[in-house]
Amino acid sequence: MSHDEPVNGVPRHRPTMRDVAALSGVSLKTVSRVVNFESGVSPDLIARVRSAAQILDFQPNLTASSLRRSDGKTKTIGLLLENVANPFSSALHRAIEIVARDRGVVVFAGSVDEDQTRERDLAAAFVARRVDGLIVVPAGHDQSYLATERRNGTPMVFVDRPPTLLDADAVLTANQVGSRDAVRHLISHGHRRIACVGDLASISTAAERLAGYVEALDRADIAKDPDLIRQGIRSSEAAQEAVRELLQLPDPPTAIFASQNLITIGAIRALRAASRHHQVALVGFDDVPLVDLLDPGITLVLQDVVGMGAAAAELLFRRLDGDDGPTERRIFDARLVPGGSGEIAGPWPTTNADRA
Amino acid sequence: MSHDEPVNGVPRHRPTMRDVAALSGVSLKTVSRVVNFESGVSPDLIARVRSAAQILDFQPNLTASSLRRSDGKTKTIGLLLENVANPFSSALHRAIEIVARDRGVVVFAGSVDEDQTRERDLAAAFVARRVDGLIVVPAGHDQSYLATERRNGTPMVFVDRPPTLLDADAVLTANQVGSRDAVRHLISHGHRRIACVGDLASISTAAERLAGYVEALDRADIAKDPDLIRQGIRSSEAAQEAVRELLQLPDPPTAIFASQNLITIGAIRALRAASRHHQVALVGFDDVPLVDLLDPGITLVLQDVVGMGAAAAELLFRRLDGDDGPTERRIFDARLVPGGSGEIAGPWPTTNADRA
DNA sequence: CTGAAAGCGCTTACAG
DNA sequence: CTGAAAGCGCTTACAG
Repeated sequence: MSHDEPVNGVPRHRPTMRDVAALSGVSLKTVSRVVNFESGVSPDLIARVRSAAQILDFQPNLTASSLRRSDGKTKTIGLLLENVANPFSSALHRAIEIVARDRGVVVFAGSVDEDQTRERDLAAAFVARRVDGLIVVPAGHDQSYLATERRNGTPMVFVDRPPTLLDADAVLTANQVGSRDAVRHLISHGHRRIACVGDLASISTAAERLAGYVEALDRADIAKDPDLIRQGIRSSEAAQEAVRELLQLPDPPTAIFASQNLITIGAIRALRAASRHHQVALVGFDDVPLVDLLDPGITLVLQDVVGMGAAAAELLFRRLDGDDGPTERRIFDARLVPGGSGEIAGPWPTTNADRA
Repeated sequence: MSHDEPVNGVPRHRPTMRDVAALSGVSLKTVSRVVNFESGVSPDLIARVRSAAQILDFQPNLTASSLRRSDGKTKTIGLLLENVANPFSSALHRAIEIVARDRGVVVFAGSVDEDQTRERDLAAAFVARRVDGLIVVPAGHDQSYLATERRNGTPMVFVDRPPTLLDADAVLTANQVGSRDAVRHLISHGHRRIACVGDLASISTAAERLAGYVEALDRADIAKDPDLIRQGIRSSEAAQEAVRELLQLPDPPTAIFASQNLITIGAIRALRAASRHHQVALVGFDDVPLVDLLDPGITLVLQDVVGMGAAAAELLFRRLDGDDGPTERRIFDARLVPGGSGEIAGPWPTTNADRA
């Protein structure tokens, strides 16, 4: 008796529709009808098939069915994040999952780690498994490698950063406006020597936030001091060191704009180490957990991460439902939330409104 | 001319091996050999096939190949987390991803949200897509629904909480020992009225941590006061309220053991609201971000989340590689990291060592 | 209402 | 070294 020979009608491998058909004495097609809730099967046969399926604990093979099915859908999407473990990425993941779950769609997630090779490899791995769509926080500056896939009809939505050399939907934050508001807030509290500490200028969000900083200074007729602009900061440790150096300048800044959450954390540590956290103002872009428990609380510019994730998923599913209108770009506002650190007064005159 | 008719040899649908074969003038089987780097194909044919594949931008369909392939592997695993957005879950996800990536395996991740129906549904969704293995942080108290799948040969590893009514590998934290050490630490600093604030007793980790609290009190001959034991706390808000109430007792606790990170956060807020954060000692189980920036810093019992994730993934892949030894249970120590809040002295005599 | 045949995109098991 | 036939587990397109 071979390994696959049935024992008491129970096969010795994972049961298939063939096994259910054999046990219930109907054709394969009838089993398929019952499993897929197609109408027009007699109650008697439905009962026999269900009973056999239960006895065998039959679980339909979705990958086989989507291979043959005319729509070809796998009920699977792929999510390329910066790093699944960082709070921005995981909040995005969560928001997308909730929308996907309602549609019976399951999510592949992976980290790109700001590495364009990983981005390509991960996208290829998802495509090889025939995901129905992709949601991408891109790392590289060339998404043309996705052009064929897009022509093949796979919808894709970019989040946080727009695609480059590829026409596709995107859900973004108004980084420049948010940053301009943050710096204007500092100016209105009497600051003119304001430092800007940011990530690599090659990352579009970092570039836009720097532009917002510059715009606010320009509007207030404040000269830009290159000593106060520190870019290319890649970790909270690097940010801590950068702020330490800033504080030791002959004419140090009275306020700091930290253009990303890891940088904000480094800035907080540096200010505390120098015991300047009650003297030097700080506004950070992006959320940082538990800052309301710090003294002073930290003033932050918050992105609507959950809204962006939900919007990206809804846009993706709209495309999957057949919407082939022109490429969309949804921009979400970032909102300044005073916490204490951004309201520390500077040595220059303060203004009533943030509209300095 | 039909939609699928080739135009200049380029098909108007996603290219398949058939298309590559037609364009390069070889058989389907030869294309398969080249794509899979099988040996024994003449250099001439390899070149022709590669060239055709590139012209068409051919991307092999991994789901089709795994359907036919004798090992049936999809190079995909499923990860059931409590909530992809919480730091414990996402750190676990990250550690698992790193191991999986080295093996060309891609990860489905989903949130179970402490809901056993979601747990079953999500596991079924992964199984329907024929994942090679499952890593599960279970919510429910009956994993027998996975028994057939396990008999079908799908390896599965449980993390943080052991499986119930199912024999399977597990990677766990020594919750009781870690909690006992935490409470002993408080006792050694002069505390005897120590509150324990914890999650639902039905969650195994919460039950073990309560047991550790009880064990430490028993060993020190301290009577257990039911007023000081608050279980079933499900959010940081509930924890804040519970601690607020504890502080208003006629004979309030001088120290608090918070058995989970959300609870620790609630406890911090309640102590600050009552201005008792420099008087009442606090030790929390699980990591809480940025607590080193608080005043006082918070003493925590830390789990080795990254180690646990890596161990779970490695165990899973070992099983996938054919290891069918007996079920394993790996226990990771939790380690107490003093931060300040746990070293606030209580009114009773202090002891030299934690070995009170 | 039911089922036999063909085929989704690939690999297996052979034959030459 | 190369390829024609069969089949993975399903659905499609028919026929009865």
